[in-house]
Amino acid sequence: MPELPEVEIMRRNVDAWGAGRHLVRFVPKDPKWQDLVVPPGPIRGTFRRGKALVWNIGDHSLLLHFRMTGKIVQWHEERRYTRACFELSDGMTLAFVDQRRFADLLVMSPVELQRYLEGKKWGPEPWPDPLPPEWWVNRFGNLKMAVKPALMRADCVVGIGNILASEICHAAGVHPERRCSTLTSEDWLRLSGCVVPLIDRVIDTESGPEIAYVNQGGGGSMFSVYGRSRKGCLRCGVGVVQQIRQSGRSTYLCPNCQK
DNA sequence: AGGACTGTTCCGCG
DNA sequence: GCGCGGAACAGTCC
Repeated sequence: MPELPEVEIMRRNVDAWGAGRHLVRFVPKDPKWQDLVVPPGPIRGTFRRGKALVWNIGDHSLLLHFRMTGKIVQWHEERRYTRACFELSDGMTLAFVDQRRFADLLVMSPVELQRYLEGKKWGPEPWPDPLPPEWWVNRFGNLKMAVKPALMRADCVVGIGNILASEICHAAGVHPERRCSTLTSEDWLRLSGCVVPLIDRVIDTESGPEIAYVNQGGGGSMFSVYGRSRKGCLRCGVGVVQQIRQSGRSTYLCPNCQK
């Protein structure tokens, strides 16, 4: 489910919930993680790399990747799809919830984690500091593939998933099927300029103790094109939002303002 | 019943 | 070797 903004929200939540506490006990709830050992220890903090959340506890680094349906929430009562629980001091318990059981939870030493992340060959972070227009031109300008699926390539830039990729093309007025190499420097200028404000807005709107799925109505209304098939374009007020398919994923666009 | 789904990796093809 | 598409992972929901 989560893209960069949602992972960042969960990072802030985990940071706040864990502050001043220590992990008392890790409790697997799913056979997938039955044998996973997370040693107890003082909670040291978090950072995010792309869509991955790193949680440092004691001498270990936990890497959480939520894939399609994972999320971490405060435990209040038993709920479906809980795959593991983190029991913290002072009666705080966090639940790792994941409907489709795609998510990853890895325990490593900080050195192993560093090696793991380097091995990923991921591109730079597009947020909070904007990547300059020239960077986008250099990284994408020679690719023959369509711009929307290109934006989702973690080896180019991290954190952008299927929703943000449609939203970015829309905000920049760029047709998602345009080949990267056909975009002008003005296109890249608009594109680079809309990324940080867009991510800021998603974080502001969605911040809270639990991130919500678009199709559950939570946060869904905040997007300008994603999921708005056959509705009027909120950008130009003229076009009707169209849904197409690109490399197996849904893309939404306004044929009037995205050329 | 069939298809879709906010991710990532791997495989095979040209 | 690269660029690209499709499959696979898994489980539900519409």
